[in-house]
Order: sequence, then structure tokens, then C-alpha cells
Amino acid sequence: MGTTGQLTAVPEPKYWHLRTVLLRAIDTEFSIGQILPNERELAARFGVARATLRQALDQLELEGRLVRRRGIGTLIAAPRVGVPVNRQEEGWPGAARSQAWRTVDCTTAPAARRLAEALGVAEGAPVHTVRRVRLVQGRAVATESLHVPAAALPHLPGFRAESDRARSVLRQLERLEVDGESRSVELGVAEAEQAALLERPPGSPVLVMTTQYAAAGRLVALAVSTYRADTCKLTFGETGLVEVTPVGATPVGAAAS
Amino acid sequence: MGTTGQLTAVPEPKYWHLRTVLLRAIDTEFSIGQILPNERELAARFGVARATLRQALDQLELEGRLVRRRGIGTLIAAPRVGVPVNRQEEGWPGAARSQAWRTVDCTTAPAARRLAEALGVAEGAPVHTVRRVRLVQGRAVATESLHVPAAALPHLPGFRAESDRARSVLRQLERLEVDGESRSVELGVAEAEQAALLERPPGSPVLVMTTQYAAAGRLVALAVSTYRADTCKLTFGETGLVEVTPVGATPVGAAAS
DNA sequence: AAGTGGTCTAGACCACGTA
DNA sequence: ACGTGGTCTAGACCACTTA
Repeated sequence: MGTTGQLTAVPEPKYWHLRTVLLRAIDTEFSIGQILPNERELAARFGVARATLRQALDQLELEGRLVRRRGIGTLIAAPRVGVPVNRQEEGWPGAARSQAWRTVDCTTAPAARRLAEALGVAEGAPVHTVRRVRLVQGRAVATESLHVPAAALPHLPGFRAESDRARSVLRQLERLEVDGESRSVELGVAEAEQAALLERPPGSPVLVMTTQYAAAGRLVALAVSTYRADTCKLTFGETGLVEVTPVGATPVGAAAS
Repeated sequence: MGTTGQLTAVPEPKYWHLRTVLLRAIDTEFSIGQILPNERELAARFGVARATLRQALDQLELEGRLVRRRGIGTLIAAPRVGVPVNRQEEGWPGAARSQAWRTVDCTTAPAARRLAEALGVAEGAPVHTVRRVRLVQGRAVATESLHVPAAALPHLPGFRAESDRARSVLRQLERLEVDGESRSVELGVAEAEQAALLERPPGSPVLVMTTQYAAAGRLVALAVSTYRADTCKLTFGETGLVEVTPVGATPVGAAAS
């Protein structure tokens, strides 16, 4: 790259071109965990302002190719881990066999308007909320709020101390027979609370998965899970398909063009 | 908001605070399709540089709450549309009953290394690739490249003209009995080609869904779909659960805190 | 203390859409 | 012609990490 750069008359922004150049460098000249030259040097090397270079790095970070650590530098990211979000066995709380999730707390409160609408209960109706964190190799990759109308757990013994109630709710959930679930996935950003649990700064991109659990044809629970978008790839495995070499973050089709 | 703003001694960045303020304004004082004051005025009103204001708007755009149109302004976005990605009926190409997808082209080429690995075929083996665009209400929301090893379509009559071959491949796909699929979803950015098809600038965030199709226990096709993250919410409906009032882009749990 | 990425500024020019 | 968002610059200071 010459300093001036012979303009090809394309309206392609500098930061996008930079991203392409850096992406190729990442794929060919660097390996996972390696540290890139610092931003000021990269900017100087490419003859752009630091802000422009950062715009390119932002893109690559969004794609999960880079990790930036304050005080350290910019590193080549490891490929995203596939996180199975299969069926009850994986996702339902209370199951002792699920080592994936760790319960943070469990509260009961009147449903706010939006939550009541989503659950199909009256506004202000009591709803249990279980907050959990999903761990992969000891690192938090997701947070979840699972909302269950108190009416769906009829056998819960009246009032109790906080910790006792939490245990009771979890036990009840364990016995609940879930016979259907409907999920949706969309892009979001981590608010302060989730960000802290995920050990990421606020505003970090997350994949928001909303799961409706049904029992006997009725909606009995609603889970809102936020997965770190930088490190997670949600996998919906239905059949025991051979997990062949995973397709990288970049669509394979892109390589052909 | 005073012009100076009494610093609460929090290390919260300005742009994040701005996002919070703007988010509340969006929820309470604006309605869908309405145009916000322009960036220069907003920046002046909040007493920040335009770049800082833009950082806040970037966040809100990533969350799907704003749409920015060059030459027009910044608009309040409509809620994301739920895009069903259910089963063969929805996703498999060639089916005439699927009005959702429009075939762009169909080519046959030797498999590149990464594609060959993903498909479990030898590098250079011929692979058919069907490119499609998914339309919702006339607007493109997703592109897809569906790769099928030529060996999986044994009844394809030898050499043909381009257009004839495309039709043949599609017909063969229609007859292929798919008995299983495995999906994954992750965050990505639209490259130039996809971006053009999606009518978005390069670098726009997309949800990349990779689908492995199995027939008779073998991997027979691989689809890489890129959905516009700004307007799409992928829905994995298994049971015919009642579609109650959809939970908004912001997790319902956030409203309670 | 030195080096890193993160934030913020004040300005400039460009590309696009509308009138 | 004008107003909009999109890009880019050259600098400054801050927060964090390591030595």
C-alpha cells in the first residue's frame, strides 16, 4: 500500500478497504492470540487517522476476529465456540445434570406491563424470576432471566424466606413437564447488568434469545437469554449430524467470490 | 438535562449515558417512523461533539431502534419482524409453495478448500451453488448460498447450458428427501455482495445462519444465510405456540431493573 | 513510568435525497 | 441549493496494564 494510494475511483470508504487488508493479514500472517501492532503504529503505517483505523478494527471485532484489551493490545481472536441450545436437557433450569448453568438468584415480584403481556398474565400478577449465568470452560458466555408465573407452580408452599423460596421454585421447575418450546434470536447490546455478568463493557453486542416454554399447550415460562456475540455461535442441533469441520465466522460463500 | 450535567462521579462514558437518555425519549416522546432532530442539533442540545452523539446513535441503531438514512434523517425504527426459519417447508429451495425465497442464480464450480471441508467432499469436487434472496413484504431480508455436492444429485443429466442446469438442479433439490437439519447462528457483517442484495451498506450487521441438511444420515447440503440484523428476528417455531405480544428488542428483564 | 486501547473534541469535506 | 447522515482528520486526555 503506497502512502497516497492510487484511487481506483471506487466509492469504497477507507475503513472498509482497511478492514479487507487487515482481514487478509489476519488470515495469512497472524495466528490466534498473537498481538497486532498498536493502533497508533497501524494508523501511521496505513497513512490514516487513528479514528479511521479504529473503525476498521471495530468491524473486525464485531465479526469476532479480533479482541481488544485495554492496556494490552489487539489480539487475534479464537474461533467462536458453538454453544448448544438444544432442548430441555440443555436449557431447563433446576436440572442437576446441567453443569452449564449457574443460578445467580431467584426473586418473586409483580409483573411489569411488558412482562405481563409477554407471559399472558395480568399486570401485577406475581412472577418468579430465576437469573442464571451460563459457563463454558469457566467463562461466562450468557445470562438468562427465566420468568415463571407463580400460578404455574401451584404447589409452592406459601411465604418463605428468600433463600428457601429460591430453592422451592427451582425444585418446582424441575418437576414441570415442558412439552414444547419456541425460540427467537435477534441482535442486541448488553445493558449494565448483563454486561457485568458477561465481563464485558456495556454496549457489547449480544445475541438475545427469547424462549417460550409450553406445558399442556399453555405458555408456562419465558426465558430471555443474552449470549456474548463476540465469542458465541448458537447451535441448534436436532439430529446427531456429524460435526464436520466448522464453517468459519466468514460465510464460506465469500471465499468463492 | 443541564448543559454541564452534574457528574455523578460514575465512570460511565458520555455516549452510553446519551444512549440511555435517547432511548427513553424514543420510548416516550416519539413514534415509529418519526424523524429525530438532526445530528448537529442533537449534539448541540446535549453539549457534546457530533462524533460522541453518533456513537450513541450507533448503539441504538445496532439495537434496531433507529434507522438512519443519508440525506433524510434518523428515524424511529419499526419493531423487528419475526422471520420463521422452521423446517423444510420454509427453507428448502425449489418448492413452488415457498413464496419467501427468490432464486438469483445457480452455478456449478469446484469446491474451494474451506467449502470442501465443510461439505465433507474432496477439494475441487463439483458443487452446485444456489443463491437466493428472501423477501418479506417485497423487501430483501436475507441472502443465502446453498451448496450441494454434485454427487448428491446423481440423476442430473450431464452437461447443459447454464439456465438449463439451474432448472435441473432446482428440480433435483425439490425431490431430495431431507430428514434432518442442524443450524447455527452467529453475528457477522455483510460483505459487498450480500450488502448489495440486502440493500444495505457493506459492514452492516447480519445474523449468519449455517444450516446442514442431512438425508439418509449423510450431509447433503450446506446453506449459509445472512439475515439483516437491523430488521430481522429469527424465530424457531417448533410447536404452534400462541404468538402472544412479542417481546420487544430490549429484554423484558431490563424493564424491571 | 511507559504503553495500550477507550473516549472525546472541533472541525472539514463528501454522497445522497429533496425541493 | 440545501440539509441530511457518512467519512476522515489531528489532536487531547483518560483508564487500564505491565514492568
